[in-house]
Order: sequence, then C-alpha cells, then structure tokens
Amino acid sequence: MAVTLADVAARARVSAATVSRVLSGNYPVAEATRARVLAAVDELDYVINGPASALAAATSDLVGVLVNDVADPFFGIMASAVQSELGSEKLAVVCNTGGSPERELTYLTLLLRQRAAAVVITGSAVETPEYAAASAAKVGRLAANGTQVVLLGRPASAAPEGSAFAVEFGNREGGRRLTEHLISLGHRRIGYVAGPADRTTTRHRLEGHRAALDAHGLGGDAGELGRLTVHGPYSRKSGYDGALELLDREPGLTAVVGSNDAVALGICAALREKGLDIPGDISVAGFDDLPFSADATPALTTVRLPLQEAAARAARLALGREESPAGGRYMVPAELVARASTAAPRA
DNA sequence: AAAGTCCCGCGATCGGGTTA
DNA sequence: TAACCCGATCGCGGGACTTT
Repeated sequence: MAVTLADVAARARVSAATVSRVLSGNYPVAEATRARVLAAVDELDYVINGPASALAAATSDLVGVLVNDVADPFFGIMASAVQSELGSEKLAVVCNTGGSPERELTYLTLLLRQRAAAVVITGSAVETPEYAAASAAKVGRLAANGTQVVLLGRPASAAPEGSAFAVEFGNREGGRRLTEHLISLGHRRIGYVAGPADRTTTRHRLEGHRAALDAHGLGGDAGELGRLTVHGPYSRKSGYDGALELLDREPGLTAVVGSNDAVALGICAALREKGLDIPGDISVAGFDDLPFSADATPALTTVRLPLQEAAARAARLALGREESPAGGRYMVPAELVARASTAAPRA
C-alpha cells in the first residue's frame, strides 16, 4: 500500500490538516510540530500524491512550455531558461508543436485537462483567422480555469484581453535597425529571405525592414519589394534556396537579410557556392544572435534578442513571482550586433 | 496562538440499481 | 439487453469552527 498523508499524520500524532499545512507552507505550524511531521515524512518516505493534490486544489504543479522544436536553439534556450527559473517546485513539460497550429491546440487542450499551473507559449502566432481565433479561445479557457498563460515572443493580441501576460520581442524594431545598418553602409538593393508568411514574427521583422527602406526612400513599389522578398521556413535550407532564388531574380543584390540566423547561414552557404565573397561581394545578416552566430565565418551581423532573460521573466510571471508589467505586456528590446558579415558594397 | 475536528469540494470512474 | 442514473470512492486542500 502506498503511504498517504493520513499515514504521516498518524505517525507524527497530528491531524492530516497539520501535515498538509507543513508541506504546503500555506499556514503557520509550530516548529516542534513541524519537525515531528517532517521526521515522519522522512521515515515513511512519503511523497505527496500529485493527482490527489491536483484534485483537491483544482490545480497541479505542472507548467507547460510550448515550443516549435527544442532542437532549434532559439526555442531550446528559452525552454531551458524557463525550466531553470521554475526551479524544483514545478514540473516543466516541454511540448514540441513542430510549428503546427493544430498540434499547438492539442497540447493546450492536454494542459487544460491537467489543470496546469501555468503555460508558457513561445514563438510566433499563426495569423490565419481560424487558427488565431481557436488559439485565442483556448488561452481564454485556460485562464478561466486558473492557469496562468504567458506568451513569450508572441504579441499580446494573440490572447483575449487580460487573459495572459505577454513578453513580446522587439522584432519590428530589430528588423528596422538591421536594415538601417545596411543602408548606412551604402546598400540599396537588399534581398530578404523571410519566414513563413502567416506568422506574426515574420510579419513584424519584415515590417521593420520595410519601414527602414521607406524612411530612406528605398521602398519602391509593392512589386519591387515582393521581387526582393522570398518566404520559407526558419531553416538553413530555406536560406540556401532563398538566396539562389533572389540572385536569380536580382543579380545586382549587394546584401541579403535572413529571417533568422539559421536562414542567414544557409544564405552564406549558397553565396559561397556561387563563388561570392562575404562581405566583399555581398553582405549577409541574420536575426536572434544565437550562440553559433559569433563563431560563423565570417561572424554574422545579427539582431540580439536576450532570450534567456526574456524566458526567465516569462517564468517568473507564470509563477506570480514578478509583478504584472503595465498592460500585462513587456517589450524585450532588440539590439543590433554588427559583425564581419556586413560591410560597405563595392563601388 | 496552536492544533484539532468537521466537512465540503474537486472530477473521473465504477458498481449496482432502475427504467425503457 | 441496452441505456440510463445514482451514489460511493479515491487523497487531499482549505474554510469554518472548536478545543487545548
């Protein structure tokens, strides 16, 4: 037979309520009694029955962390930081959605079933109307059930008003700064290998890019912008294929921006295969400043997002350890990191 | 003030009983 | 015989209240 709270209570010669108070710490218990209870816990090797506890409290000690793919450093760094910040009091469950909105909804339902204490949803939101609505509704349900939802790198607008905290990334600002940097170096024809078209992150980064172009009168018409932009997944292969496509469309390119660092490395690989020098013939920039970016050859110019700090903040918000930011949302600033992969174009 | 008692509630499940 | 309804059960948290 499993040891229950009642067994501990009998052994410590106290009531079950007292044992519960000692273990939860939600109620003051005299030191001597407390010690006796803890001794009994130790002697019986008692551990709280999680499901029963969740049954009684209508919440569990489970925290869901939704990521596209833990193997992708962008998400791995965040998942790791969330788990570190949670410490040993909560059980982090990392769910790989593969970027699929259906799977995201499925995982949110499973977490709802478990009465998770909190859910941290990382990464961009899909903007297709039906998924956006379904996802927002699911977040609303979680909130109504007492689960604290935190959006990490996803706009607050992806959840119903007041149902979640949002730690947003300065994607627009970062995209703008990156392109400003290229323009200031003298680049005028800048290609862009963007992420999937229906993602908020993709849109925001692209909007920043275009804002910078517009500010310098380089925006051109929509057709021109479209010609210099290709879409694909946030992957190395997408960068590789995208760069070849862009070179084909516009041989006069002097710079190419990748939607993230992995894409940028793919772009670099394609350019090198074409015999082009980086940054001599063409400049390349990425986004995120993942650990490998500084060690790439040449070192990658990118936009740094403090993922670790942002994820730690999200975890604290999830646990109620940090006060709600103004309006329930916090903007993580993006910082330009200029390295060797960008330079002035040849005259 | 500290500790105890009592009891409700949480929600899925299952056995037993009733009805169609 | 299927379809249903009812009540008990699991282990715990916590509120209200009483006793020491």
